[in-house]
Amino acid sequence: MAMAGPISDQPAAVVARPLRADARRNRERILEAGREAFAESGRDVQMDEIAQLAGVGVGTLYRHFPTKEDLVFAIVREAVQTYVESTQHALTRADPWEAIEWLVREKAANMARNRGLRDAMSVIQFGDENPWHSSEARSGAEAVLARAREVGAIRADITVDDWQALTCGLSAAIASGADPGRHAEFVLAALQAR
Amino acid sequence: MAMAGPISDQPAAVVARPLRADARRNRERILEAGREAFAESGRDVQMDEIAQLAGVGVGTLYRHFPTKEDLVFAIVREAVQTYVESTQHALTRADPWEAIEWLVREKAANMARNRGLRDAMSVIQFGDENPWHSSEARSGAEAVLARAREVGAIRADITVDDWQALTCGLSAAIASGADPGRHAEFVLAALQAR
Amino acid sequence: MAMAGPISDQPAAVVARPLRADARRNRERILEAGREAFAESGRDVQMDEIAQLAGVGVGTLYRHFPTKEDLVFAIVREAVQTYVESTQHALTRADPWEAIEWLVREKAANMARNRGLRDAMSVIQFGDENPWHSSEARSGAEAVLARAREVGAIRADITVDDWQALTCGLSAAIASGADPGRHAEFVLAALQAR
Amino acid sequence: MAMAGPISDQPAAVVARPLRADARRNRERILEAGREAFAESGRDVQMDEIAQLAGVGVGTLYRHFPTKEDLVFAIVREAVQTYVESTQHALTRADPWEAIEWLVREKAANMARNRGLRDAMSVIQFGDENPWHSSEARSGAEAVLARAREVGAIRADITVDDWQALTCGLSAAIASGADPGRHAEFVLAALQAR
DNA sequence: GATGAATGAGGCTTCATTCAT
DNA sequence: CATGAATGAAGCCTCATTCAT
Repeated sequence: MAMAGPISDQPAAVVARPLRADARRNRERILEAGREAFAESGRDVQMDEIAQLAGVGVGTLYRHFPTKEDLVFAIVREAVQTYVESTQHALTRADPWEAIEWLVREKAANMARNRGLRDAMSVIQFGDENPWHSSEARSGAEAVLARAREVGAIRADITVDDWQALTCGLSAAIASGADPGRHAEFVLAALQAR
Repeated sequence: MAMAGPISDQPAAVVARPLRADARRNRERILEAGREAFAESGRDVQMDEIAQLAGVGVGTLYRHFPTKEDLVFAIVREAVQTYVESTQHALTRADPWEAIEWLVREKAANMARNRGLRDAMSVIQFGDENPWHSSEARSGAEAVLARAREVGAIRADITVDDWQALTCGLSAAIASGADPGRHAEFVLAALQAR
Repeated sequence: MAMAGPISDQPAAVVARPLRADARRNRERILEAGREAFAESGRDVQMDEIAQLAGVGVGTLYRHFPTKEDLVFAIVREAVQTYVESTQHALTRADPWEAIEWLVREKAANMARNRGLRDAMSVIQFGDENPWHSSEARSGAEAVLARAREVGAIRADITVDDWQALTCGLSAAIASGADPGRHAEFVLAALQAR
Repeated sequence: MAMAGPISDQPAAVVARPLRADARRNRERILEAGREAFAESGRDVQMDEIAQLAGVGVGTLYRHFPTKEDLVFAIVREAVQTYVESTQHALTRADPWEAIEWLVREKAANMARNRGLRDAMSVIQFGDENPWHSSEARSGAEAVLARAREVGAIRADITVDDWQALTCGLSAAIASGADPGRHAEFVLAALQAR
């Protein structure tokens, strides 16, 4: 999930001074390790295990993420971020339906790359902060859907909530072993106008 | 999830003498409490909490289910059982497509009644025993699909694995708040021949 | 450890009405089961296990022995009783040294028959009630020792405490697998005047 | 039971990096506390109690000894180690009988210092690993016995098993309150050629 | 800053004992 | 009276988090 963009995954409000090079690298390694750890060992990974996988001590892990929740949030936020960017990228497509196709497939591919994300998420309690429901994520999706709706490419009644639900199902299916490409087709079939 | 059918959830092989009336009732109350508890409090419910909800001591809980896993297994098995029965019931429908419609909606309704089931499942480690993948469950589904395939009601290439994946997505979506009926429609749309 | 004598193992003070025939038999079976259970399963036997071995419900077990300690006490008391009787029997021997020989061997044989007794004893906390140190047991031993001391058959300085210690060691060695007869010889060698 | 010798109680094969100074000290304190705790409170000591006695949290205790059994094993192993070393030391004595005398008294003294060891041992299940029966312990004893046998200092028929049995009895007697020195004499009397 | 040892609240489970059937 | 289901205090152990080195 190496992110190309300049977008920081620190909440913008906290204008943290840029981390020292090695600290930054540690942060990356921990996030990477976290992703792997959840994929490997499921929801029961311990912080120690993640630290070991990252090749750092627990102390270091905690310096970067004061709480297990914080770590998972960061992992999720990165995934969401990728998704939001994908959404924006989708809007650059000329054909509204193709935009949707691309986005669904992209999302499926991402979940496949990110096996363990669902497990990770099952560890934390989202209050109202679930980043998948952030306005940014929703408005992006809404834009994509709106365009497609206008040209009659998708069923007229599809809402953002529908989209989220389908996307959630997509993730679950893939996480439990389904073929990403194939399940993406199912989602598209469900969206498509008849 | 009390089911009318005569099917016992005791493996037939173990001809355990029928439980004393009160013991049987306790067993039911514990299962019921387990379901509720997972729905209410999520994957972190404690055995003590479940026991309290059931109005019995922990000891009693453990007499009936020697392990937390055993309890969850029993809860899942009940749900699977219900599902298998639904599958069989679906086969009594004359119209193959209606059978599928009914089955998907039934499954959705069940998941809605069973909110928390996914959370509960996330507590246990299935080896190769995941009851949703039991041959019974699969063969039932296969029968329903086969009929529908023959008459061209569903896409010709739909496999049982596809069915399981869609079903898994359905559960996840509903568990995370989606509208059962609506998401059932999506699944049907994905299955239906164009 | 079937006891021949008329001696009741109920404390004399409690003039319990003689138990009904079946109750008496149950009591015996429980004691027997207790002995076996400790021999088989060691100090961790559970009351349920003993009850099962005795072929009665736990409730019945508790009717006879209100406490696990009570059961173990009864088991120990029986063994002590046998021992006290042996002591008295030893006094009927004409030769004081032969009396000692016989008594040590008898004790060894009894411990061999009673494997598990030490384990059982390790379950309870003797206050000042350790029946092996009862005045009855001690005075019997003292009598046997005194006679032998007088004729110079044993070392002049052997006390009852020495005797108890040797006897304790004998039990431990046998319980841990030593040959009863052989270890009896060692004890005799230690006692014998040079 | 801190022994001067250079012999580590870590299996030599595992070249664990030497523990940090404080960790090492904690390990010692825990072992010490374990010994005391078993002596004080008998077989029912709780891990929490031992931890408290050692002045550490339970977590620390469990970091050093992942299981109650592990702790007891370590305690026993130390005692065995001491005993093995004593055996070797005994071999340096010129007089074979004096070697035996010294060894028996040493063992008695050690058991006296180690009251509670038997209780501790009664907590664990030895498979075939009972360290008192380790080949190291046996061969050491055999060497000491052989020398004494040759010069006719001990009975010709004394085997290592006899030695172990006598030693076991010695421990039991002392643990149950017998005078160490005195009981040592009994053992010696049993061994000595007449 | 990094490390990993220490901490201890909290979870699962056992088992002596009680009590409804 | 016998039975065995129910009870719940108490024990062992885990793991997120802190803190001395």
